[in-house]
Amino acid sequence: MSSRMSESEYLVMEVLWNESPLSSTQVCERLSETAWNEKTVKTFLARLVKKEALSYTKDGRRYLYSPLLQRDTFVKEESHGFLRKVFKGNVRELLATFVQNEELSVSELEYLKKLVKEKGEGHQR
Amino acid sequence: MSSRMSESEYLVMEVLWNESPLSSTQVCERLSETAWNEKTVKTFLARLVKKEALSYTKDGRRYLYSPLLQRDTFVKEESHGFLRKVFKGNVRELLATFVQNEELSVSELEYLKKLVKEKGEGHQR
DNA sequence: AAGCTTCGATTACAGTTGTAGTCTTTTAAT
DNA sequence: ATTAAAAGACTACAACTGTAATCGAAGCTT
Repeated sequence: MSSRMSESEYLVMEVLWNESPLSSTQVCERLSETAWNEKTVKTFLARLVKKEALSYTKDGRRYLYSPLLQRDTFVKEESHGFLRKVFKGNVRELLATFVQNEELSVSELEYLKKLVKEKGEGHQR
Repeated sequence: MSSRMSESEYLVMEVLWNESPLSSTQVCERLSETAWNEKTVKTFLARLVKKEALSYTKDGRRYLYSPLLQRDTFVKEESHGFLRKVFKGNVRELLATFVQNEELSVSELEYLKKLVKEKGEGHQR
């Protein structure tokens, strides 16, 4: 992505991360809950292409869109940016916030324990 | 906050979360690294007041600004929003992403273990 | 007291975002 | 062949953002 992605553009990306390539009409269908006009969706698609987050191929007289920016990449960058912005890069505080505010379930705690263990082993000896 | 806070506005809030009340001039000083013009900073202060993120009191012919929106509240809301947006509310995936991408140090892992334990005890029996 | 300086208030103006509408071209249908 | 429908291209326009400049009042200087 050259420039930043807006909230609405992100929703469009989500559709295409789930399923691609899709025509603009198909993207509209997947976004029916938003009640966006077809033209609106088209605008977002065009902006995403311009921002190099999407690519397209011609299929007859319409376009089929696919992500250029992968979800993994986006999530990683977003997460890192969030960490730096809100927690000044302090992972510890970030984790504490989520552990404390998001009511982790027992299974999530178990999972975290396992994660920590694996990571810890790799790191410590 | 009625409406959303922009990136720049957030930087201004950070200053006042660290130290308040401050006059606009003092806020400018704390923001010297940004090289923003004093007028620019004043604009952000005014917008933050309008958005009800800051309040002020008169001090002679100038204003002293203080946060109305507390950092804790903001961090909590931001974090929750981030979780929902990027991870669809799945804390487990969020934690995995941070544990895997952010190179946790041993001390951070220890801390997490402790957190999990405390949380776990409170939760499980 | 007259002017300079300093505040806050108001205004400016381009770029981004949300949310479409219109124009042009290509088909598909009659 | 003419026309209507449909796809993409281009245009629109207000709100929000980044980034100030100008205006008017109040106080400091000389």
